[in-house]
Parts: sequence; C-alpha cells; structure tokens
Amino acid sequence: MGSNKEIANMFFEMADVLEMKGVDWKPNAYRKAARSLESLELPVEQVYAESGVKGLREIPGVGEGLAKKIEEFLKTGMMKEFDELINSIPRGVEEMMHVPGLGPKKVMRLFKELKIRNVQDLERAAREGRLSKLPGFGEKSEQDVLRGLGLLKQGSERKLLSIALPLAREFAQRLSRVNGVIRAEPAGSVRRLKETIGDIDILVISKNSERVMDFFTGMPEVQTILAKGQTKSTVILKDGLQADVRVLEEKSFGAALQYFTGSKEHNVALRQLAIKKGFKLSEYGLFRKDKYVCGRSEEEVYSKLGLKLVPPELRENSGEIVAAQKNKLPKLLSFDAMKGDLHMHSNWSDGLHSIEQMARAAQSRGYKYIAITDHSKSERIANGMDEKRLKSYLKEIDKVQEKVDIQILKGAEVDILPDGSLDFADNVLKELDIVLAAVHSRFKSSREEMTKRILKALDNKYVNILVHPTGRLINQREPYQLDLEKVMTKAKEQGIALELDCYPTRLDLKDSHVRMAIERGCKISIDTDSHATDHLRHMELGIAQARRGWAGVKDVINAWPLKKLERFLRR
DNA sequence: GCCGTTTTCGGCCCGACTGTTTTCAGTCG
Repeated sequence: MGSNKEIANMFFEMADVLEMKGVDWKPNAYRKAARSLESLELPVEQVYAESGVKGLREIPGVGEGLAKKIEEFLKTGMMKEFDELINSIPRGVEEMMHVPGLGPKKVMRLFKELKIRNVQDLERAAREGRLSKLPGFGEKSEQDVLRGLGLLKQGSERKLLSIALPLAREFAQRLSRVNGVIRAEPAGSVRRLKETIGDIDILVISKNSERVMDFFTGMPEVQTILAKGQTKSTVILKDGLQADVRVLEEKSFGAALQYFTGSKEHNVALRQLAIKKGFKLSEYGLFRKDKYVCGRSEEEVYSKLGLKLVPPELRENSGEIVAAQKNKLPKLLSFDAMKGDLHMHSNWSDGLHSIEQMARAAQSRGYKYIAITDHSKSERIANGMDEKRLKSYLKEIDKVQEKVDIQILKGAEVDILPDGSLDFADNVLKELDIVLAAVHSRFKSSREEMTKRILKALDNKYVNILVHPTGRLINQREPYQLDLEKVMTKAKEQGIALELDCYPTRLDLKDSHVRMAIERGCKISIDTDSHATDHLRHMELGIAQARRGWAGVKDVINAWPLKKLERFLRR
C-alpha cells in the first residue's frame, strides 16, 4: 500500500543527495517524477500490472531510467541506487537540507569543513560561534541558521485554507488602505483556493513602495521579519505561516498576478507555450524580442497566447491549457449557486444548535432547502439516535417546518457497519427523505475489505449520499484504503451522490477526486457537515474545492432546484 | 534524467534578496 508516496519520497531524497553532490539537472528530473507520482490517481502497482514498463513511462517525467527504478522497487522492494546514494551521505546531513536558509552547497561545506553531521551538531556549532569562522559565512548566517532551526521545529506543515484565506483577505484589505496604494490582491495558492497553503502572497501597486515594505513592521500577527527589500518583504506569522508582499508597476500587474498565482506547473507550461509562439513571459509582462507586448491584466496575457482566461482554481497544468486554447473550459459552479445544504447536525446528536436555529441560519443564507441529518445509534460518542428517539426527532422536524420558510428534508447520517449493513433497518430508513451513509469505524481495514463494505452499503436502495467518502483529515489522518473507482461506478449505477464535505479539515472528496467522479458521470453533493450555525459558512471552501475539480451546476445535486433534487433522491 | 509540430542532442524559468562581498554565490519561490 502507498507505493506511490513511498517511491515519490525515495525520489525526493535521491534528488536531495544528488544535489548535494553537485549533480546538475538530475535532481529536477527526480523531483518532477516524484511530484507526478504523488498526484497519480492509480496505484503505481496497478499501472505496472496492467501496462508494464510502458505504462510507467507514460507517467509524466518518468522515462527509461526512472521506470526501471520503479520496476525494480515493485519487484524486489528495493532500489539499489537509492541505497547507494542514501548511504553515501549521513542521514542527518540530508536532513539539514530542510533547515530554511540552508541548501545543498552550504550543507555540504558544513559537513566537509566542520564535520557537522546532523541538526543537533549544527545547533551546537552555531551557538558556539563556529559557523561564522567559515569563509563565506558570517555573524548573520549564523543567526540565520539558528532562526531556521527554530522554524524547522515549529513545523513547516502547510496550513488549512480556512486559516490562510481570511488572513490573506484581511492583509489585502489593510494594504489597500495604506497611503499611496492603488491595488492589493492575494495571489499564490490562496488565490487558487487550494486546500492547504504554504505561504500567503500579496501583490500591490503603489506610488510609495517604502510604506508598503513597512506594512508588517510592528504588526501583532508577525513573529519574524525575514527580509525587507525595495519591492519585496517576507515575514513569518505567529501561526507559522509565511507571508510575502510584493510591489509592482501597474503595467506588469497582470503578468505578475498570473506568475505569482501559479501553479508552478501551469506557469512552466504557459512559458513554454509563450516561447513556442515567439514570446518571452515573465512576471514583468509578455515580451517579443525584449519589447513589452502586454502585462496590465491577466486577460491580455492569456489572450495574446491564444487562450481564454483560465480560472485560478484550474491552473494546475492538468488539461486546462488545452481546454483554454479550444475554448472548452468548463462552466464552473459559481459561489452563489447553492440552493441548499444536505448535511448538518443539531443538538439531537452532536450539534450545538437546535433544528430550528439551524433552519433559520440556513434560511438567512438564502437557501431554499436543507437536510437535518443527525447521527444514528452506533455513534454513541456523538449521541447517536436509536429508533425510538429518531421518531421524536422526525416529529420535531415537522413542528419546526411549520414555523420556517425553508424546506427541511428529514434525514440522518447513518453508519455503515463493518459488514457493510446500515445502522438502521430498511423500514426505518424508508421514513426518511434523505439518507446519508458514512464510515466512522475500522479505518484501518484493507483496501479490499473497505471497498466491499462500502459497495454493499451502496446497494441499499434507501441510501442517497455517501458522505466524507475517503475519511481523510488534512494533516491528521490518512484516507482509508479504498478502490474509489469501483465506488464511483457503483454510485453512478445506483443514483447515489458522493459528498464533498466542506468541513475545513475534511474537504473530502478532494479536488482530483471530484474531477474523477464527474468524469465518470457521478453526482456530487457539497455539504458543510455543520455542527453549529456558524459552520454553514464553510460552504465556500467546498465550492472552491469543487471548482478545482472542474465541477459545474449539472454535477452538483444541491445546486439544483428542489423539484429536481427530489427526483434524484427518489432514485 | 527527461523530452521534442522548431530538436534524438542540448536544453531544462528566472529574478529578488541576502550576506559577505569588491562582482557574486547561494537560496528561494
């Protein structure tokens, strides 16, 4: 299991070591293949089993050499060259590469000239002032290393979009009020609305760049100022997130927005296209023979390259460039498209608010319908309902329905038990308007067991939505092992939707899964899984994720009018 | 090591910032 990730990590490590040895280009090739493997949907074992080395070589960035290494690993569980490389340099030295500010060259010099073999040695040497004696190093580099070690300890984990997005918006807004500032916009992965964010990038047009460079000085959210130049300043925020602010000229703002929005892969492909058409594309604009062509807006840049403007969420070099060339970009779900929310809890199970409070909160968001979906009996810690309490709950929903001006669907989030049966019998399920099925136990089952369990649950004729289908928690829990392809095929057959759960740590399905589902004709339900009225706002995160998965209104059942949704629920 | 409607060989994004420097190497994104 997890060979994709495992092999990717090996290639990443090999790249680090090769780089330390001063080898050119190979590290890039290894990393490209590693990233490619990470984002591969199918297990590499399956690719190899079905199409052999030829199949492996179809993975972008994998050629003859790396395909052989993958094959060797799949066959023997070893990779000779990996072992040789890893053993050629102490493990700790390689880890020093992860200290911010240290790269392959410095690490090798520290190792060779000061015999520093790991981060512990490094910290001691820096404290004892031995680094500054090395030619080319000085007082400042020594302090840099200590600071980098601190940052490393703090954890360089990517932060949730739900944390980074409000911060980025807040900074952009505050910057736009700074004297002389004409425009301030977040770029980077925040603008692409990626599920996790490495750092916040904000681009600014200003008459006075000095004031902008001073923006972070003395700000309570800021922990350290890492750099402050003429046009770029970088800080580390208290929660460990890095933020960059860049000042640009108006005539290159669009090109810069394009450039700094990324993704890296999208940009590389775009630049190659530019070169092919006789241009040069940089963050300063589109140039022909060093003569400025355009760059004020993204539209101009894309248009001159023969492309429709690609929505930031799609910029991952996964087919969007060709689609933009052919004017075949998908019509994405808009942020105001949702007609309802089909997954939320009340104080009948583990929610904070009453059914009426949830309904009114949803109504004030402009929804036409919601489903109240409290937990079934097996969820004891979540105060799941048994059949008897379920009856009172359904009566309570009827009562609330009289008082509010929004359609409430009577639902439940019903456990899929380890054997694939449901936590309520069919004669109980049949009383519900909508049935959500969920796995909440035995996450560590084998791929075969989990797939079988879920497929069986999807055979139940009352199930409408499979919720949080992979069970992952971002930065906390791996998805359970599952043959999603089979699950999607079954869901499509049975007229069951897969959920995109908007809860910030879930965002499950993830973007690539959404795309995989809709390509197979499977419907999606974007729900907040709210446990309090305030959680309803997480819908934005789910819509973002769905857009990243190329979804439109036709794919999303709760973007449909009630009548159409009801037809779908009747199966 | 990968890749090719300009190439099967020769490219592979490139500019900002920092520190220790007197013109640049290393790192980062």
